[in-house]
Amino acid sequence: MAEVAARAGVTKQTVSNVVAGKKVRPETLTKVNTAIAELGYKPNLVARSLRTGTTSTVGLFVPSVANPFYSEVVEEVENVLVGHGYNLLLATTRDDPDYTRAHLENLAARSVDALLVAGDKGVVQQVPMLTAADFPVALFAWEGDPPTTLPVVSIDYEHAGFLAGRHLRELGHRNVAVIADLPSHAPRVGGLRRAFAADGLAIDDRKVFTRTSDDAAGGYNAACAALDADPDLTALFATHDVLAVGAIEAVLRSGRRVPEDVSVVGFDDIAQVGRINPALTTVTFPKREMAQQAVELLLRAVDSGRPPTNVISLLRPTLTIRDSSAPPRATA
Amino acid sequence: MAEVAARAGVTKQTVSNVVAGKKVRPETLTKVNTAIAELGYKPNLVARSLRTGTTSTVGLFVPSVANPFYSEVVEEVENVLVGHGYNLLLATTRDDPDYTRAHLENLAARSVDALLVAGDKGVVQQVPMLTAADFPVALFAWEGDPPTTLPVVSIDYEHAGFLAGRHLRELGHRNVAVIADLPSHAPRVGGLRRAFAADGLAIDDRKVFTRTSDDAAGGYNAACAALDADPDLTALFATHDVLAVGAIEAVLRSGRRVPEDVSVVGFDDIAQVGRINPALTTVTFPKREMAQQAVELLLRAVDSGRPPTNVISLLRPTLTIRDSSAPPRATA
DNA sequence: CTGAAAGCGCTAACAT
DNA sequence: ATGTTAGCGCTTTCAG
Repeated sequence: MAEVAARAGVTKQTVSNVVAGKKVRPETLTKVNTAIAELGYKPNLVARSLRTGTTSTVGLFVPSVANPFYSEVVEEVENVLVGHGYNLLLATTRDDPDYTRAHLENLAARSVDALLVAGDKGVVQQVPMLTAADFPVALFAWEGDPPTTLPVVSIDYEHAGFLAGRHLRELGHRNVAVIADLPSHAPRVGGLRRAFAADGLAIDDRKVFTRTSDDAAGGYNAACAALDADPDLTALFATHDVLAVGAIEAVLRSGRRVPEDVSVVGFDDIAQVGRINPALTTVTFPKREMAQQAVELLLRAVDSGRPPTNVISLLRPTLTIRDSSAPPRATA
Repeated sequence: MAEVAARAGVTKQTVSNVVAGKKVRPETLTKVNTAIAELGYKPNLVARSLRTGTTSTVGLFVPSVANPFYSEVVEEVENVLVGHGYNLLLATTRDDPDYTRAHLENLAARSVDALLVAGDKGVVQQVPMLTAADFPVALFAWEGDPPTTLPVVSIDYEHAGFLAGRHLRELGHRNVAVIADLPSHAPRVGGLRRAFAADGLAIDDRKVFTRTSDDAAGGYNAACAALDADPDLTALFATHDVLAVGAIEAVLRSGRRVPEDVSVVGFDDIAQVGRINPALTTVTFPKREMAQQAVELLLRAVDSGRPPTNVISLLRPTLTIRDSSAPPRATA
């Protein structure tokens, strides 16, 4: 920068003004600009960050990118960020509190301008640290009890689970099992239970199977266990679509048909799931709009220099009925 | 830091040494550490970066995170990076050269320590700039002709396409159509053609259908077009699995069975694709190992301060045969 | 509108 | 093993 200044016959300050786009006399502007071009000068953003205390970088925490639900979120967050001239620093929590803590401290020291935390897994324990952070923080797709000190953009997971349950009830199912990522997805299961309870039907704890791993294999295994435990069940609810994919496979491999013998309902409406065979009935919610909303909330706080407005923004989930759910087969 | 130094009765330098874990007399160590704890001191990484010229951050370019292939890559890259104490700055190229260029300059100015570029889409035009970068750069899953100046970790895409073609030939298919993301996936198609050409069979350009969009819907539409154009075809090759998912749907909706009437072969072996119905036959390659290799190549270069060893590392693709491919139905 | 001086928080180099 | 000095590249005062 000093070189540019010397070459253009001005001071560093004037160069800085040019780069920042401030008012500069047209003739000095061209002088400086040619000097910049000739020297191939690129401003050093690190130095600027040190001086201004801002980094134009936003951190995003997700439990995992491999789950298509979160990859869509990541994509949308990046979209919005670049639209505002920000960069994305991505960190995975893997449901591991210690790991998350380390990452969190790292980000704080690196002074991201803001932080979006998606999914409470492994992060709940670190909430005090988040509250104490000296940059805006928002919570996204937060299923547990959110802390009252931080803004949240999420859905009513209990109600979403209820929608799935009501659908199954309306179809006439009485004997269902649940494949769940517990404890994090407890609200979804709770909602399902409430729908059944409304008709005086209880879903026993023994009908709730915790997935062994958080992928389709985990769903497959849990569904096998569920079918073994009760060969007469007529529906399966998986607390997220990846598990549901495995559950469908398990049902088909057992020689049963979906949905004629067993209905399967998922949760999240991830990308490919409407195009598999059979197309999955699942709980849908506007994740991309939610991501936009959350990022913009954060960015407004950054720009204004004030803490983010402390809202709980709950978008509405809906049920997308496709081919994997139908009335139960006639029973004796 | 000055405060800590004052409180501990030492200089900033000694504090710096403590933080860096250098040799310090035990008694000063404890003095400094208590001062750090009492004041809640956190080192400012931005300042350190300005001084040292390193950021402990690696940039990753991917065409899109929504495609499960790339989300797996992102996940693995992040895994390896954190293992080495690095952060991940993620950027999406969306196949848009201008957008990519802007992002690239941004990253350069922000001085990432290294850059991994996955997929050539929209990036090829920017290769000169990559070569000129003053930090290590490596190319990943690069399908086009890679520049000779940069290290590449990839597979032989032409050979991979050949594997798919040979499989179809061995099953006895003669009349196939291709659903392709062109022009980027041309080598895969070329390999398929070579396998058929070995038996004197040509795959006409009219049998190659370019996907309208890069998701399952695009595969669905292209497969419908292919079936309309030639209702007698017995196999479909999709140049990536997401398209293949749509293609299967199209075949099934047309009233045909997979694989009895039409075989479908994909490419990438993304996560859920082995568990859908029918399980997809596809070209597999060790993406995670490749990602590890690429990142470690980069990190070695960073640590040694020398440019990365300029290798072309081509891992071996294999064919994973599942349920979506079978011999063609008997023809008259 | 432009110039001069100061300093963001840290670490490299030397001196002690 | 610790203290001293200097400076990374930029922007924010404050003068001119």
